[in-house]
Amino acid sequence: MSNTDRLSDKLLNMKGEIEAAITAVCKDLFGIDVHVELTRPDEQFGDYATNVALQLAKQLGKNPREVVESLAEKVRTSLSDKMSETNIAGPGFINLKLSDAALIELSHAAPAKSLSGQEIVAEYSDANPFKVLHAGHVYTTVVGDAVANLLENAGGTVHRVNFGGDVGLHVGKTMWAIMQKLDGETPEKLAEVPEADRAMWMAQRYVEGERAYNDNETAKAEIIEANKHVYQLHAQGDKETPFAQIYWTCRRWSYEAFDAFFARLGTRLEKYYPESEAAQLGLKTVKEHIGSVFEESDGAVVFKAEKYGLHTRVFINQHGLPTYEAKDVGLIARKYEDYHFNRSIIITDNEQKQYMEVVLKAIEQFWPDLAHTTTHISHGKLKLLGGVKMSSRKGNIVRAKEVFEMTAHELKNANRASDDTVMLGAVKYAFLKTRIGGDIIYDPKESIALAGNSGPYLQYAHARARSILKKADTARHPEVDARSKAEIPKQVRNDEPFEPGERSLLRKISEYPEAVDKATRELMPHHICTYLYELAQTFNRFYEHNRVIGDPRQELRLRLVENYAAKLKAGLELLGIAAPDKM
RNA sequence: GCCCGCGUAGCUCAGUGGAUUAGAGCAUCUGUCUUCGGAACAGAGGGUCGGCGGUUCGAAUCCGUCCGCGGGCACCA
Repeated sequence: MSNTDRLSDKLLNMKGEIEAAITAVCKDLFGIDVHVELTRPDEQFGDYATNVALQLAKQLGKNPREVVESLAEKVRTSLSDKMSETNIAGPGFINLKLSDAALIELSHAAPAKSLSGQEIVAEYSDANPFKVLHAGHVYTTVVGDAVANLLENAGGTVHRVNFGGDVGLHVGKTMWAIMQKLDGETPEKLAEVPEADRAMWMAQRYVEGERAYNDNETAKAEIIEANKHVYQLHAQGDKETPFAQIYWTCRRWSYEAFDAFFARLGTRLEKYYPESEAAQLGLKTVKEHIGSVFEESDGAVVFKAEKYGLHTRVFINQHGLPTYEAKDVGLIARKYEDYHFNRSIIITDNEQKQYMEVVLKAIEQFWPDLAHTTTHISHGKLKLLGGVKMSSRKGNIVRAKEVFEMTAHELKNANRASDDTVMLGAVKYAFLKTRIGGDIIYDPKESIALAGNSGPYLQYAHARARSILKKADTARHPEVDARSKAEIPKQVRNDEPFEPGERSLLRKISEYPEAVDKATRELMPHHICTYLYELAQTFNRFYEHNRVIGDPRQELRLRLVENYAAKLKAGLELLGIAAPDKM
C-alpha cells in the first residue's frame, strides 16, 4: 500500500469515525444500539446532521426534545476535536459543523476501496453479430462502462465482457437473405461489398430476412433450416464449405465493426463471448437437469417458475436447439471458469428483466453460488426527443453512428469544435445524468449546451480552472514552461481560517468521496453527475465573488482551485468522459 | 387477464421517511458587471409531487386502491 493510499484510508474514515462516536454516545447514555447515518443538510444548518435523537425518542417512549438535549451535550464533548459547532434544531436533529482543520482533512479524502481483492465480471453492450449497432447499444455501453469504472475505482478487478448472438434465429434470417442476395452459396461474391458498406449491407439483409420470415412460409422453413445449419457448422468445426465461408466472413465483419465502435467510445472490452461458445455447455447443463429442474413439454424443455411467482420459459426448443435461456446458463459457467468471479454484473434493457429473473432462478437450483453473486441491472430505452421509435427488426432504427453524427452536427451548428472529445462528452453525460432504470430521452441540442447541466459544460469548467492555475504559474515563472514548474502546495494548511465563500467551496469539494461511494454502493453513476454539476455551480459562485489571482489570499485560493479541478477531472473520468486542460 | 416498472414546474430531470420556502437545468421575465476564459453571478414567476384512502410525531418517499403510460407473460434475443 502506498503512502497516498494509507493517507486516503485514514481520511476517508472521518465520516465513519463521527458516526461511530455518536453511536457510542447513544449506547453510553441510553444503552441502545442505533444505526447512525450522517446526512448532508443544507449548508446553513451545518456540514453533517443526524436524526438519531428522533429514533431514540421513539424507542424510549420519551419526548424527542428531552433526548436530544442530553445527547447533543455529550456529542459536543465527544467530537470537540473535529467540530466547531454542535447544534440542536427542528424536532430533534443535531447539526454538526466541522472545524476548518477537519474540513481540510476531509477535502483530501479518497473514495473507499470497498471492493479490493474482488474479481468482478461486468457484461454489457451485448452487441449481436449479423445485426446493426444501433443507438441503444451506445446507451447500454456507456452505462455499462460507467458502472464498471465505479467497481474498478473501488478496488475491484473488473473484467468487461460482451455476449453476442453469433447463432440463433436472427443469424438464420440474415444468412438466408445473404444467400438470396448472392444467388446461392457463393462466398466469392462477398468481395464485391465495399468495406465501408459492410455493416449496413448486413443490416439490410437482416431486415429482408425478418420480413421474409413473417410473410412467406417457404422462406420461413428455409430460414429455420439455415439456423440449424449454423449450429451444425459450429458443432462440426466447419470452416470450409461455401456456407461456412460466408458465415465466418460475415461474423468477422461484425466483430471488426464492434472493434471500431468500442474503440471510438473508449470502451476496453476484455472478451466477446459468442453465443456459439455458450450454447453447447448450456444445452448439456440443461439436459443434465431435466426431471429435477427442467421438464419436457410439447417437445421443448422448459423451466416452470410459477411456484416462485415467475413464469415458464423455454430453454431448449422443439428442434433441440438451445434458446437464449440455455445459452445464458452456459455463459454464466464460462464466466466462472474464466474468472472465478466473486461478483457478476449483467447490464441489459428492461425488457430482459423478468426473463433474467427466471433464468437466474433456474440456475439457482443447481449452481446457487453463481446465481447469488450475479446482479442484473436493467435500464430503459433510449428515445430521441420527439419520440422516434426504434426497432432493428423493421429497419427504422437510429444507428449508433447516427447518434454521433447528430451530436457532431449540433456542435457544428453552434460553430464549435466537433471532435470526439467534446462530442462523446456530450453524449455520455446526457446518457448518465439520469437514474438508471427509466427510459431516457436524448436531446442532442441540450447535450452540447454550454449553459446548463451538460458534459461540455463540465469539461469547460475544468479547462477554465486549469487555465487559472496555468496563468498563476506563468505569472510566477514567466520564462519557463508553466507545466514543469507548478508550485502550488497541494495541501491547505490546517491553521488557515476560511472566508465564507472559500469554505462553501471546500465543503462541496469534501463531498466528493461520499458522492462516489454512494454511486458505487447503488451502482448508480448519475449521483456523480449530480454532484459534479453542483460542484461546478458552487465554484462559479465562489469565483464570481472572490478574486483569485492578485488577491492577498491567492495561494490559498489557488489550492482550492487545484483541488476543485482534480475532483472534476476524477469524476468525469469515472463517467468515461475526458477532461482536457484546454478546449 | 396476470406479473414488473414508471407517473414531481411548460420541457428534461434530481430528491425515495424527516426540518422554515419540494430542488436543478432549459424556456420566460428582471437586475449586476468596461470580465481572473461572462460559456458568469443575483433574483422573479411557474408545482393539489397522477387521484383517493391509510400507517406515522413526520409521507413526493411506506401500505391499499383506482387512473394513465411502458415492458414482460413457451419455443426471438
